[in-house]
Parts: sequence; C-alpha cells; structure tokens
Amino acid sequence: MAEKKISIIDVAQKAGVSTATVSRVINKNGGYSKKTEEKVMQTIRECGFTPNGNAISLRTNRSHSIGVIVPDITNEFFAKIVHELDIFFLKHRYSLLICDSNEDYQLEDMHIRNLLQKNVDGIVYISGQDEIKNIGNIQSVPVVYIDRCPQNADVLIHSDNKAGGYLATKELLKKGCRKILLMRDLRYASTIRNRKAGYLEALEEFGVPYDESLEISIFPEYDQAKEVLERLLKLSGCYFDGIVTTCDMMALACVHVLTKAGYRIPEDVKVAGFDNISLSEFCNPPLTTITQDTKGMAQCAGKALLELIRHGEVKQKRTVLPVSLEVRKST
Amino acid sequence: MAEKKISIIDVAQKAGVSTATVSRVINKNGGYSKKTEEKVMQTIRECGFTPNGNAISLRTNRSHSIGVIVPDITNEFFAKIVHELDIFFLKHRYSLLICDSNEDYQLEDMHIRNLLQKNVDGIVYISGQDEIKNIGNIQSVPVVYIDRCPQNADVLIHSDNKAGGYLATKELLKKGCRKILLMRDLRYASTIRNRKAGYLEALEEFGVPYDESLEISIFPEYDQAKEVLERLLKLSGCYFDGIVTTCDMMALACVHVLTKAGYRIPEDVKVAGFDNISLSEFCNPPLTTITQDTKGMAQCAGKALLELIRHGEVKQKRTVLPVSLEVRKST
DNA sequence: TTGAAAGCGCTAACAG
DNA sequence: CTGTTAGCGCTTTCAA
Repeated sequence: MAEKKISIIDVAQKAGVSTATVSRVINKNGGYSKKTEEKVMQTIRECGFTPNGNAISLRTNRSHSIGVIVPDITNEFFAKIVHELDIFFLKHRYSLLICDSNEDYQLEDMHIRNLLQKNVDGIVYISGQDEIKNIGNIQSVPVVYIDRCPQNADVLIHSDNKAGGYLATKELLKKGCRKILLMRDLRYASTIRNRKAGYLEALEEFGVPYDESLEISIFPEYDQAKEVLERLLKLSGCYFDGIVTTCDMMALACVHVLTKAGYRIPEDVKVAGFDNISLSEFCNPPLTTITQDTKGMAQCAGKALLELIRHGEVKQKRTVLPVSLEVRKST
Repeated sequence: MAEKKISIIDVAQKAGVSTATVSRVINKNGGYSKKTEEKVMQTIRECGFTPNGNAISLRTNRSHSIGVIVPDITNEFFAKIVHELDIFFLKHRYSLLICDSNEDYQLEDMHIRNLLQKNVDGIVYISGQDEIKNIGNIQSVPVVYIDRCPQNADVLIHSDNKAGGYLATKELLKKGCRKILLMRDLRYASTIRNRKAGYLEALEEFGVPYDESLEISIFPEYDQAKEVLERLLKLSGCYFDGIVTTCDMMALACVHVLTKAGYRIPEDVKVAGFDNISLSEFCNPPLTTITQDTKGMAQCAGKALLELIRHGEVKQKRTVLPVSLEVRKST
C-alpha cells in the first residue's frame, strides 16, 4: 500500500532530461522538440507518474478546486444543483469540495475556514443564512451565491421567485379560488419575501384584497405544516378555498390533512407547492407546483465563478432564472 | 480581493520568534512556554493568519481530505450517506471531495485520477460498478467500499440485502400471497443477487416453489417498470397476487399501473419496495418497504477509513448492517 | 530547445 | 524552551 511515490525528478532521470522539461511537456507549455515530448510522455506512462497536486498548488497558488456550501445535500433541490455543478466543473478539471452545513451556521463557518485553508480557487455558496456574518473571512476568494441573497453578496444566481409566487397564485385564482391561504416559510429570506410579493401581485390583479388572517408562517417541514393546519381546521374550519405554499413538503402535508378531514382536492380546496421535488409528481393527487431551473442555476453559477476566477470580475452580477408552472391534479 | 496572503514567516516576525515556534504553537506540539504561546496566538489572531494547507500537505504528505465517489448524488439513498459522511469527517477535520460519477464508469475513472492527484488520504467508494476495472490505480490509497461489492474490494460495508429480500417477501407470504412477482434490477450486482436470495429463502420457508415466469429483470426506473408491467398485464393479465421489487421507484410504478388498471392495493395485489425513500412514505397508498441504515453505513465507513488511514489496516474487513421492514398500507 | 536553480509555505530534525 | 535549516514536488525565470 505504501510504495514511495515517484516524482517529476524520477521521470526526468529516466527520460534523461531535466525536471523543467518534464514540467513543460506535462503542461504543454511548448518549447521542446517533438522527440523530447514523446520520450517524456513515454516514460510518464511507463512508470505511472501522477503529478503531486499539492506541490503544484503551492507553487502556482491555484488549487483547481472549488468549495461548495449546501444547507442540506439530502434536499433534492440542492442535490440537483450539486449534481450539475459536479458535471460542469469536472469538465473544466476542477474538483468540488462539498460542504454540507446541515443548516447550521456554525458548521458553515467551520467549513468556510476549512475551504480557505485548502486554498480553494472559488466558492459556490448556497447559504442557509439570509446574511453572511463572517463574510470578511471569504473576501479574498471569488464567491458566487445561489438561491439565498445575503446583503453583501456580489455575484448572485437565483430563480424568479416572485414570478413563481405569482404563477402559483394566479393558477388558483383562475380556477375560482378567492380565499387563498399563503403557507410560508417563517424565515424572512429573500426567496420567501419574493414569493409572497408574487402572491400579492396576483391577488391584486384579480382584485382580491389581501387578508392577513390568510397568511401563516411556519418552519418548512411536513410535520409542522400538518400540525398547524390540523389545529387551524379544528379552530376555524376550512375558511379558505385554496392554499399556496413555499415548498412542496408543506403542500403535501396540506393535501394529506385536508383529505383526511374529508375535503376533496381539488374540488373543495386547491393546493399548489413550490420546487417540484419528485415527490410532488408521485403523490396522490400529484401536486401543481413551480419548477426551478436547477440545471440552469448550476451552470450559470459555474460559468460566473470561472469568469470571476479567470478575470477577477464578472459582467453579469445578478442572474435571475425563469421558473415555470407545472399544473397537476391538485388544482 | 487579492491582497497578498500572510504566511507563517510574517507571523514569526511580528511575534518576534522563529517559524518553528509558530508551527509548534499552531500544531500544539508542545515545547514552548505559556508566554510564547500567548504571544503567538495573539499575533495570529491580529493578522488573521490561515495556514496554507497545500504547504502542509506537501510537507507532511497528508492532505486531510477524503474522496467520496457516488453514482448519483440526486439519489436520496446516496445523498443520505454523503450527508452523514460529511458530518462524520468534519468532526475529524477532514474535508470531503465529492465526486458524482453520474453512473458513468469513465467519469468514475477520471474522478479517481483526480483524487489521486489531489493526494486524498482515503476514498469512500460507492461504485456504480460491480467490479472495479482500474483498481490498480487506487492501490496506493486506503479505500472503503459501500453498498456495491467489487471482487477485489478489501474493506466493505453493506446492508444485509438478503435479509431485506427475505423480510419483504415473508411479509407478503404471511398476508396470503402465493404468486409473488420479483421485479428486480437487471444488473447482476451483488446487492441484487442477495435480495433475490432472500426472496428465495422466504418462498422455501413457506413451501412455495420458485416460478421463473414470476421474475422480471429491468432497468430500475419508474418509466421502465411502468411500461413493462403494463405490457405484462395486457399480455397475461394479473397472474400474481404480490410484487416484491428491488427499489421503491419500481414499486411505485407498479402501484400506479395496477391502480389505474382497476386493481386494489393491497386487497388484490400487495406490493413491497426497497430503500424507504421519502417518496414511499408519502405516496398513495404508502409503500411497505425495507429501510437501510444509511447513517450506520456512513459511520462504519468513516470509522473504518480512519482506522485504515491511521493504522494501515482494519480489524473488521466486512461489515453487514441490519435492515428493517417498514410495514405500510401497500401490503 | 534545454538545464540550473530559486523558491512557494510549511514541518521536523538537529543543535543549542 | 527556542532557533536554524533542509527539504516536500513542482514551476518558472534566467542563462546557455
């Protein structure tokens, strides 16, 4: 397991050239004869030489690796982004250091420190936080933010959340709903704010006044949503004819609670989710929801980060990707 | 964005000591006075010094990073493992280089090469392949395999797949099924082989002879399963009273096809899946399925790899984790 | 077209 | 308890 690694020096000796020449050949820097090139490549193959990335990084001050911070890789939405990032950056010969912050700000900080120490060339930051506190730490490295929008972010990729909220709400309005519950993530994240803005816009367009009692803010989990809606039904009955949520799991919980309570979906109440996780396609009834372009986001982020790394700046600081409405049986 | 990085030399100068002393303090190697320690720590804090990981790695020949190869991070089962690995290794101050092979063997190879060049201290290998072809490449690095079992693997963590197949099948048998369709992944992976073995064992225990026409092998995707079962129903009718599958998505497809064709689940046909993805809990009816202990697998893998890294060998080369049956409404 | 040699930032003998 | 110093493996001037 532990034969000593062969280095560029060994290769140089075997090929009867200098290390400089080997280096030139490896990096295709030119300045060597066809004959030397072949000889060097041959010996490299023969002895199965792999350059030492750490030495290269130390010398060139570029690590060819990218840090990625995700709140929770288990969340399909984030997993998809990471998946696409991986494919994108492999193509450009970068490795990904993926850090799952587990929705914990302290872990997020630890991870950042770690990445900095590892000399990452850039960071894709999908933060759980709405504001980055210790942003000072990462000011020396190019960063592209996805989804969440910290105040002090420079380059930012996110979905058109307002359009998402608008489309979902409008779908319900068009189908006759007039009392639409907005079940939203209680966190005051920019994404959620914008989805609510879309909700309001749609209401206004249909001349439906905003009713404060129709907005409930909860922690975005199935169990939370279930509990809250059950209590609501018991207390006030079904005083709404539609529900718009800021994530699919909430919507799913609503469907289940309502169905169990004897309401029919979509006849009595129509429900729309957000994110189009695969669950929403396969539950019963399948959920109407908003699709975010995860692949597009990942690719934009990748391109922007590469640009930032290579040129120190990026033309388009803020990219907003369109969303689309997926109409299924719940509306 | 690009102020020059400060190094251990700068710290040493400012603190009025040698770099060796700074190094000692940083690494808590002892051999310095309380007073020096404080002085050094103070200056480190003052100038916000972060050690250069590449230099450390080059010098010590340990990178403090672990490579993780996953077939598809988008798959909840793998995502969970990665999530737990991340938490585990962060605790031990290792970073994770996560490589999504996208179920592509060539990418897998590229990733391996990449990891080797990055000098990872170890690799957690969740392979898409049943055999590693280019295993020669990674013989110089400690590797722990999860799930799939390549012939030449040394250290291996996996679920008790046979028990899984057994439990699922037995559940159907106990509830009266006698003609149980085995819908399996067509790939001849060890995991699948073992699940089938469990299926056979349960049949035998109940004195039900194995019927070849009740086994169908397909590519493990929703659409595939759907198509195949639809054709089967049209051709031969519903000649079975239960279905055991090797993954939840197949089971889900079966439920949908059967329901649409007018069969009732579980009255007419009982269906069991495998993996307990969250979908299976929230679809309709919720699926009976087999839960794998992803957290346990990740932790075992982490511990084994650490052991391998630290001592060059591991006591328990093969760890089999128990699975459990989750009975829901589909059986 | 090539080689010699200086370092990148750090650790670990060794010497004091 | 502390400092000096020799590299780790590579790239990159500079000189030939």
